[in-house]
Amino acid sequence: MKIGELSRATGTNIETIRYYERIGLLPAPARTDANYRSYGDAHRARLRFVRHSRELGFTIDEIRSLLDLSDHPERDCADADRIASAHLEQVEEKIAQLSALRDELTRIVGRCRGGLAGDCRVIEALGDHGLCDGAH
Amino acid sequence: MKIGELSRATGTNIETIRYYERIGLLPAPARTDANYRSYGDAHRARLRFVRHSRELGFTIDEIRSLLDLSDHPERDCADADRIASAHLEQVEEKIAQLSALRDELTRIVGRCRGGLAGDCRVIEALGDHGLCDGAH
DNA sequence: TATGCACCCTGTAGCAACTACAGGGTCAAG
DNA sequence: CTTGACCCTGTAGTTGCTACAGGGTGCATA
Repeated sequence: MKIGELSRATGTNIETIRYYERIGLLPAPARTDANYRSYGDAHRARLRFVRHSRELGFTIDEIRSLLDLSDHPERDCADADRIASAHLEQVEEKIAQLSALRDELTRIVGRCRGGLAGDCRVIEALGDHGLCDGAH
Repeated sequence: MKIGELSRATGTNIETIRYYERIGLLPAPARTDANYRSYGDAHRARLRFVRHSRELGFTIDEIRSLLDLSDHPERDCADADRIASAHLEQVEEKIAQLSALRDELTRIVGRCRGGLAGDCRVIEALGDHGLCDGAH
């Protein structure tokens, strides 16, 4: 299939597919006489793997390692588990950070009573960290 | 004060301070005879405002608008409230996304029983979106 | 007086993970 | 035979910094 079809089949931007090839995440496919890229089912599966991993927030480097494992079924899968667990931990940390942020923002937004910017509690709170509750 | 002192006083990297000046977020300060930047209290307050806003996740463009309001106390503070509320909404959305992600990752990681990569449920789950639960 | 060191300057390039052109070639339908 | 959809390469932009390279300044010490 041509790059446009692969794009539609996987919901991936064409430029992104070429980008993945350039950085070595996807293998360079065969070319037609007109120099068009020609993909097979293996390419599609690999791209789906990449996109799915990206949706789950894995970095390109993590995906490289995961793909490497996927290419070598005889290896120990502990590495995959380690990467995924570390990532899960990061996600949980990020959630905790954002939750603290949300609480702080809620507090700040709740103080606005309308009126002039000179008296605005939002502006005031942004300028003065001392008005904050949590730690950031 | 010199840039190093301002850096220490606000916990901001020196390069970041110069960067903010370059993009027009901080006004260019006076210079000493040796061409060193020379800051006053107003600069420090403004930089604290910027850093605090960044910590709360506001983008540079949002901060530009907030600073603009802060510079014009006679304006309506509804804009500030609108910016902060929109940002709060984004943060909440991001939390929801990450929570779904966390659930999915927990499910995936939980399936690993050790062994060979060829039988790894983590690798399998990454390749096959159909194994997923939520929507992403 | 020399020299070492901390500090300052400008300008440019790098990071992640794409995205968006510019400027061209290919191919099938009407 | 031309229109439009598709493809190609290569480069530059995005966000919010961070990291040099290559130089100047200012003060204390040997």
